[in-house]
Amino acid sequence: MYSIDTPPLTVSGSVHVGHVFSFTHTDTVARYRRMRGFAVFYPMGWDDNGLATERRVQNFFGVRCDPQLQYDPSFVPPGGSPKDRSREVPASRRNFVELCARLVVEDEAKFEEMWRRLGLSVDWSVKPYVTIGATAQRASQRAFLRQLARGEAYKAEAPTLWDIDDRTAVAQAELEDREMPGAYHRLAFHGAADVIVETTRPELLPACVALVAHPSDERYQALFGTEVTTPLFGVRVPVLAHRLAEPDKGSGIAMICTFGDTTDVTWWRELQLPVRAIIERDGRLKADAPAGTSAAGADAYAELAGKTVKQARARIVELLGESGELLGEPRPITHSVKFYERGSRPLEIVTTRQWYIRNGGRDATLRDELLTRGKELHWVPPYMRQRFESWIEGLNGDWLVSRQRYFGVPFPLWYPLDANGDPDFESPLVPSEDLLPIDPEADVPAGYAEDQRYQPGGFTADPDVMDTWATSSLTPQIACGWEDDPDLFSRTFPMDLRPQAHDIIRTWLFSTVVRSHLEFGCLPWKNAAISGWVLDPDRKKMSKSKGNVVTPMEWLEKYGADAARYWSASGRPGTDTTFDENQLKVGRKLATKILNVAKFVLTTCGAAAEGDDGLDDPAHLSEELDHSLLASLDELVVDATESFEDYDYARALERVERFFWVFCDNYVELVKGRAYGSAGEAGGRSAAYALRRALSTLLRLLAPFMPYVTEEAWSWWHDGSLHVAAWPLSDAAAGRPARDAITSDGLVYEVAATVLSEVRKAKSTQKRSLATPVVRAVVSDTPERLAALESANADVRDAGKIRELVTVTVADGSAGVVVELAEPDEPAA
RNA sequence: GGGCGCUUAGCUCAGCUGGAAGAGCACCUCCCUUACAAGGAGGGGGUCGUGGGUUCGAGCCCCGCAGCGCCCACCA
Repeated sequence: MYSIDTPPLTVSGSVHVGHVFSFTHTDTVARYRRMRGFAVFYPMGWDDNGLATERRVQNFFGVRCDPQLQYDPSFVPPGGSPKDRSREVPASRRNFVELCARLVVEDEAKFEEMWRRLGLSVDWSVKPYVTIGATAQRASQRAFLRQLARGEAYKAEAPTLWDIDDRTAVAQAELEDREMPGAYHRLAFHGAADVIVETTRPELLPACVALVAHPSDERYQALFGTEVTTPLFGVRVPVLAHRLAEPDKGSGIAMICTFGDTTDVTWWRELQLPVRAIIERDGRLKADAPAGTSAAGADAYAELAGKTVKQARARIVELLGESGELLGEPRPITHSVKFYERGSRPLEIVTTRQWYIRNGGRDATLRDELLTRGKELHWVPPYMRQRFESWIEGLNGDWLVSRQRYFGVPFPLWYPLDANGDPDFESPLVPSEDLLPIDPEADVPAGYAEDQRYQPGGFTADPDVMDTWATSSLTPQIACGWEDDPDLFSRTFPMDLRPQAHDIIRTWLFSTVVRSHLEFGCLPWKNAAISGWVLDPDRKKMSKSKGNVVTPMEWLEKYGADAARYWSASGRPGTDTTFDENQLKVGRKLATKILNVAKFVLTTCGAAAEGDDGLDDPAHLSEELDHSLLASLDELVVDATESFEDYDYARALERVERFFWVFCDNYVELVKGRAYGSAGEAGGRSAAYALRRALSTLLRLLAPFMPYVTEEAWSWWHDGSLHVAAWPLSDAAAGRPARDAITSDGLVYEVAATVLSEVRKAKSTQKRSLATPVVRAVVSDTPERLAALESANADVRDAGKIRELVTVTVADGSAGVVVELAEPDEPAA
């Protein structure tokens, strides 16, 4: 069994050329393993839950989810995306989820069509799993409940990175820094003397709870332990010392707000400061001024209440200007700001109650265990492990898995409501595993009745859904039938291969390792093959937003799937590859060549159309050139096999392709005449068998890359599929007898091809047809090479149309071929 | 700030444990030769980013530097 943890693609409308690229890499490995005799477990999945789908549904149907609404069975979405998002039609949660489910079915059908066309050797009779499906939900909920029971999952109220557009918490792994324009504003705080603070976020001034400077900063030594008053709002805040304050940044003293950034959170926690939050979950400032604001300050705050961050910033700058507490003009800078990776406005930090899963972010022991797992994993290419390690080493908290969204796996929990109707978050009501999956909004906890929902003394559902990675991190469990199919699970888990791109090492790869480590105490797979990205010719990552995406289907239609696969497989593991239409043309050329040479071998030298009988029997080979070709082919088999064992499909392809072209150009030309019978029956048989054996081997070596043309050619002389035929064995592995000295390597083949090449060169240089006869060719070379040439003398003369072949022994290094062509008017005969 | 990768022909890239610079594309020339004109045969073109070092010998090994890309951290 060889099992592959296929990436479940995010269903978001169209397949990207990058997907074709990386999925082809995996498919070449799958096909190789299958030919090696493995039962290849190669499931397909779709990642359809989560925010990506919700957004697509919003845009596609022109709706937005309003969980307050009642379900409307006759709801009809308007369709299309209104320019103004506020014109989106509200839909109940259930209606919204139904639309999501409807759209993903359509999208998944398109994806499957694409993968079939590309020739992915997935067993489509096994229904692809979907991350919103019952199996995935059951696995997600089971894994979560077990972690809850073991204390690895916990709920906490804490400052959280928050996306104000999607109105959900986001995890560290989903953050992205973006360079944004900003400005330093110099504010005057009032004490014995004014204290000048520089800030890029003046609108957070009403949320200021302290000033902080470095303990060793002499400028502020005297102020430590004293209080100052904030401008405009008249709030008294302490001046404190902390090592994280940097003397050379701004004026060296910072205002701590609840919360402007993650450093504020650290200061707030370590210095035990009060909360004075002003940002609501929709990104607007609260209606009321925070505690401690002076009467005059309350009037100023009223000017800001309800405004967005951007609006509030503009207004407070005006107010500070009027009060004289803004010193000088704001000084423009560029700085990096944290965004949700799919977001369009900067993240805020708000205090919310969320579920977390331990991932080593707050636990050195677990962190070390995960680093050890990373060392146990075989990485392809090896240096990708660095990304895994630097991610773990940079974790600053546990994994926030709850999302305030709708189209996802719900947390399978309820909370009892006390007499006042307030939930008791400390004593969640937990279902038994055999009831999973459950929807706490629809299902009722044991011991309660539906009419107790939301009632004092009754219960309420956990309103959140899991982050999509909380499900994706369980793809081995979901695909291998964890707890659902113990037999399959025991044979497929841990899996053999995780193929994926390098941009999701910190999310998918890491989180999958976390879940497997915590649940099973082992790695989820033995190997991780990391593919690169596809870059456009400007060396930028291809992406929709840049408008440079080529639809893969167009290329498949224009050049064929084999050509697209050829280009894909030329990208080495982990390496970003530039999209190059030329490579598709080259791939198509190779495909055509395969068909043509197969036609020649199988039909033109007709004798050989009865299958593989005797192909491994050297008794059929009477010519040393033919032995030599097969010796050379044997080296290729060894090389290609080793490359595949090392997951270096690109190297395997390169070697096989190179051999194939030389084979067509030289070997086929050399033996063509003999194959037609010019040297009698024995010589013809020898050529025919060597050609068939070489073709059989080459088709099998090329099968993982170009499944269509190789299968077509194979079908001309076999009944079964090439793709379940055996991968070629090397002579050593097959126990074939060693060849004698002169034919133990490719020397005869190499020397004969070299002489033929020199003859062609002479004809080409003299602008003569290749059919031109050679009156005399004089080959100067070492005795060893001349002996090799002599053994192929007839074939070389035949292929080069050489009347007289003369050899001259010379010292190593002064070899050469002198070619004397027939006169142009001399008849070819 | 820490780390990783890359830098070889005009372009895209191979060069495995060090042994006289390669492929394809593009360009130019020639060729309908009985597998292939949606083809074939040839040709020109590179001081292997840079400065040192090790070695009989370095594209490859060691040290430094530069450029490009990426990962992580920082975010007053």
